[in-house]
Amino acid sequence: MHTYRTHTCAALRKEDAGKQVRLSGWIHSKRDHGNLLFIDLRDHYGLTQCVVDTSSPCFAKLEKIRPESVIKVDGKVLVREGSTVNEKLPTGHIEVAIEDIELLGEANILPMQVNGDASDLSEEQRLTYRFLDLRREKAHANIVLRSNFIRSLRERMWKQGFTEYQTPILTASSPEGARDFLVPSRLHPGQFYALPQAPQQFKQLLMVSGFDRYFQIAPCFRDEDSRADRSPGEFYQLDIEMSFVTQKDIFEAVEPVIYGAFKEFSGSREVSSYPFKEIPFDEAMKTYGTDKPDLRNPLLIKEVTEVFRNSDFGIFARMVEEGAFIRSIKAPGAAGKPRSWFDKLGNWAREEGFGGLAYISFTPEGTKGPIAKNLTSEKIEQIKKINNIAEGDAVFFIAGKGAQTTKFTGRVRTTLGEELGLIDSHQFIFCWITDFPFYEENEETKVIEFSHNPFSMPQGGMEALQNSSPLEIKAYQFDMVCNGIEILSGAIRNHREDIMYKAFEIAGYGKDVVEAKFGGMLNAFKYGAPPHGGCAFGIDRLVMLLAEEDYIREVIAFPLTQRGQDLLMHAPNYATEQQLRELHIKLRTSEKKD
RNA sequence: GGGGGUGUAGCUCAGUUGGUUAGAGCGUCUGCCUGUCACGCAGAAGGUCGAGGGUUCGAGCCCCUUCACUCCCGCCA
Repeated sequence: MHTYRTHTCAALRKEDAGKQVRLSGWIHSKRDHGNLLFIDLRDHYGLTQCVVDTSSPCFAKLEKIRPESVIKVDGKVLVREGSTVNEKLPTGHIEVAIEDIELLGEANILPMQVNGDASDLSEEQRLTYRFLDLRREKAHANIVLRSNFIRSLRERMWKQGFTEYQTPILTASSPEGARDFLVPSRLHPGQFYALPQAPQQFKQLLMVSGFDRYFQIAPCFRDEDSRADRSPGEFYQLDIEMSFVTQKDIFEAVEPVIYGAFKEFSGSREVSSYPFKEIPFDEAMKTYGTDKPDLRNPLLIKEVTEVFRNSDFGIFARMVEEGAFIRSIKAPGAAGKPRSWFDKLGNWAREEGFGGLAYISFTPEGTKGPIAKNLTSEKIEQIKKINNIAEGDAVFFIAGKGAQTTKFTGRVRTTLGEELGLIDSHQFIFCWITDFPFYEENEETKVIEFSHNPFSMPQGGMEALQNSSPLEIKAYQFDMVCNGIEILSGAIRNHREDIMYKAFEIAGYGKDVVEAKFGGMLNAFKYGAPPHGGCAFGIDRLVMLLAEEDYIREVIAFPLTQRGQDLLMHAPNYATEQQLRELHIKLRTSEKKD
């Protein structure tokens, strides 16, 4: 009977002592004592120490086999005694005495080390030899986590009554806003498919087709530049759509899924329970200075514009007269920080293009800081009260106008939270951001544009579009945020043809444009479309959060480089003359290879 | 499209003000070693300093061009 193994490399325990076993795996490490040779044999599941000495003919054979070669080992399980036990390994109480070995796959001299300290390998090296990189414990564990996490999401979606459907990969360009990947058509010269940026229109069409509670682990393609948390080209979404739902119904369907899945894989870390806090967009911008607030950070931004109006602190008083706002952030316990700490923060603010950071320290000797002496004690009391300040605290001020200042205030909040060690890395805190504005004004051109996607239903429907100022209209559009990272985006869709035309009209588009862009879906809306809505989680980012990785490549088995190349498979690559001919593509001579 | 960082041995890096023969750790190879578990000890091999050009008596180091990887802005839910 031929078999490669009786046990995996993580299976054997003390109770197996005396058994005749067969293991197969990679030689993780070799420790050659001259007349005694240990190897750690590794497979997907773990490590087992195997041992052989010069009394066996296997000794000489094994001595010649390089690390990371694949071998099959026959032997007997021995119990390790005393100091020979390795408590670090689950199999550390036994070892396998080698009686026979077979070389199954020889390894050349390695271009990169798999065992030992391999944490400082370059990206290029790791991606060129990704198959070696993925043998390393952390990389391997991340991919397994990803798989298990997706399984958990699927099971929880089924439990919530959802059904998984597939939608096309070869499709038409959709109006998501990103650049499409195009695939040339052989049968239709000059025409192209587009890879889906998201299954957006298809999932809405499924709802119009009478299905309900759709989900899909969906690949999405966007030809945009990458970031540390945004992979180039492709990524995966947990894509969801439901009929006859309100925004609240979607929240209630999705919260148990994400909470449960995080709870399952978060280990000792805490997960905030649902219902998650709902924060309207406007409030998020004021209180956190961002629409992606990290709620682990306890600091809150407080409006103090009125305190500085007509105050003796001339710079701020004048700015307020000119329409600026002043916002403050408490820095708990920061009064004891040295002057250099405050200077460092001030320099950072100046580097970022802001005038600096005004502050007041509340020390036992009284209030200190550049602006304290310019404020009456009455004003200082107001600031203390607004920010709930005690002795030993400090408070920072940010003054200015517009969205840029608001966003910078958010960054000051984050920086202070980090500087003061207020962010508990052992927590996952979720929240919803709701009521996004439907339109926004382009800062340069002053033109009214959709602020998110045009599929959303405006709050108030047709009536709001007809009677409200566009910039005041909110959308049934929402995000979910965890620890300062946007992990979901969703909306109640606009399923009414007439409201769609009106919404586009306000953004300056005629009927012809709407029909050209998504006539297919709009046509379907003419024959009985249910009210519907949905959302999509970014799966890669969720796994990043759980794996505590800063780079999205760490949770993708075969990621592209920052410039969108696959170093292993050499993609993209030149096509042959014949391929191009079949696709009716002519390259100029200068663009041909060679 | 723009800005920053990096590029030196197979890998990860050091290399002072421009000055003789460019170093270390790991890996590889050789020898020794029967209880290691990142085994240990001794020795050896291994370099177009990313590429091209320039300045200089002399360039890993300074200047220009270019390439690759990476981070950020733009872009992108």
